[in-house]
Amino acid sequence: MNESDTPRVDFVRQIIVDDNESGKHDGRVQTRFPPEPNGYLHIGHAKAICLNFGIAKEFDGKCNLRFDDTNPEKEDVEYVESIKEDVRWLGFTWDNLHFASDYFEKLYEMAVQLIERGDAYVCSLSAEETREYRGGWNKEGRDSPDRERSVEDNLDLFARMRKGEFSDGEYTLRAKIDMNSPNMNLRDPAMYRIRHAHHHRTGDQWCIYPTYDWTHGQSDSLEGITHSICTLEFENHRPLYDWYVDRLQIFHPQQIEMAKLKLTHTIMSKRRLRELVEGGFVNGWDDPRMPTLSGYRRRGYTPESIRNFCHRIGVTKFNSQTDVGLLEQSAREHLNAIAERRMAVLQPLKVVIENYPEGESEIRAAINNPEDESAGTREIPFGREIYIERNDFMEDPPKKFFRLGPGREVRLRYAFFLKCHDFVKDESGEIVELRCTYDPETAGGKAPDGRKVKGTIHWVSAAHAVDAEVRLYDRMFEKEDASEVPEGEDWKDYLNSKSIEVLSGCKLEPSLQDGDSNTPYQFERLGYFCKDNKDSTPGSLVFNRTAALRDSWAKQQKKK
RNA sequence: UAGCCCGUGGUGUAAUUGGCAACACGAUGGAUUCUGGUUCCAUUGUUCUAGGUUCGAGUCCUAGCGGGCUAACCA
Repeated sequence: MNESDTPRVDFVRQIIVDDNESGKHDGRVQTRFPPEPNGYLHIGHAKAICLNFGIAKEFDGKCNLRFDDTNPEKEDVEYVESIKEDVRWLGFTWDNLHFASDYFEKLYEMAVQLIERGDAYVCSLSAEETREYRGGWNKEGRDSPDRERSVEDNLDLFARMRKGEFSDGEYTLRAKIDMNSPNMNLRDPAMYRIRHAHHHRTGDQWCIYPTYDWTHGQSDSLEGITHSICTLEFENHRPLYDWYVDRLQIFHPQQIEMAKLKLTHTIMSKRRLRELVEGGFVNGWDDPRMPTLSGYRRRGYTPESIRNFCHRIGVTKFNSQTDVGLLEQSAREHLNAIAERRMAVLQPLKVVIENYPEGESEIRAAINNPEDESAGTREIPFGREIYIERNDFMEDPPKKFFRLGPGREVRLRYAFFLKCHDFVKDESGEIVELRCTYDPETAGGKAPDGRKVKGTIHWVSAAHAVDAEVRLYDRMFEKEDASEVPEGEDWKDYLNSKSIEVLSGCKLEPSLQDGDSNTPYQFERLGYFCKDNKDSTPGSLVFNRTAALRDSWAKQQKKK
């Protein structure tokens, strides 16, 4: 299963197919992914990335990476670098790398053109006054007192704005469109604002900065973008972008709007994600609980699984909310196919095998991946003392419990049948040790006498185990729709307090000592794990749980 | 309140453009299994409502209802 298993013709691709048939751009297809470098990329961006780069690939076209860096006060090179890294990690290569800031000079010239045509003017209204003059949905707008300023004066003022003769906010350049348009974007929108701010790329070269609305369409046009895909909230902006390129008489890209991704138990707002980072609610942008690409990467998601997820959710104009479970399922599906199996005991309970000779050990062979024969086998040490999972033993087990209990027999994976005879409790009544015997005749996993066991459990040899810290993650928010919070409440109050659980003293089979953070493992019967790419060292291993295995036993228990 | 956009199983999406409503995921039941995983089989449906056009409507028209976006010198 992958992105190509079912060819998808969503409404965006349908438009392109139609355009190619009508010869609109002579079959040329040019897209772009245009992030603002003011935060890290999240899974919602992945949807846009897969769409834009995917379309370019499918239609033998090109896709640019363009940074829409028009707001120096919020942007930073740190974000530029992380965005590039994330796009590459997802598996895409851009044809051209652009920055809207590279077009500042060109944009300035275009603004002058509009002034000369009488389509733009310098306005002295303050931000507040501008809002006041704009009116509202049922309120007509009023013309700025500067609306009829002469072309000469506008030109002069605009030049002086650039020279730095004025202070922040003193003047703006505005498009002269229609102060009574029902579309607010057309009520003489701002094109330039004065900001004596340092830009991460142009430095102090400029003190006037073009607004996004003035920049975006022309940037697309300059790059020859044939299909400019964006999200639904820009629908109302399209008439403005069209107006600009038509007045300028330059190449006219077609904007297509689609719904952005919304996931259950997750937020996608960059502002809020930043708040979590800056407020210390999470451990950075790449915290494995974050819906950022760097977070998913650290957590162990593969690029393939994210691409496959993006393929599955499709593209429409309908505001929907996708179950985060679908993303987890995509991760499991890919990991199941590629991850080598290992045994790891997260909550160890010591087992002494009384009839196994003291001081001795042996090697058991285990299959690395039943889904992939070429992954081969490995050797695992076995001995008199082993660890098993605490919850694989019950002092007083119910009938449907297939694991260990007093007098019960189970199979140790890739080893022997094991029977429990007794257990030891400490003063507090907690079980600290099991006394068991094994049947050496069951080495192949089957008993010569034909007796059967209900369950197979995983284990790690106590003498050979390596210790590790294991971090379990759960959904970031308890609330299904985390972006919708009742009036007067803080969205952060809905954070899941159990979104991370840190287990220490976990016992792993020795082979887990090696390998890097890019190697995914399935810990048998538990889930998919990987080494933490920041905190794990050879002397102090740290593993992250990418996703738990489906657990029909746990599900059954929950129902009761 | 105005403009624009959108309503199809529990969820996400299809429906060759007016011709038997389908796919994936989940859920439920069963089979297989040295992972209570994987795999396999089965079950799960008033296309928001009401009219209209038509031999025939998820698709076209009208009205209603519901949802989203928009009144930053953010993007």
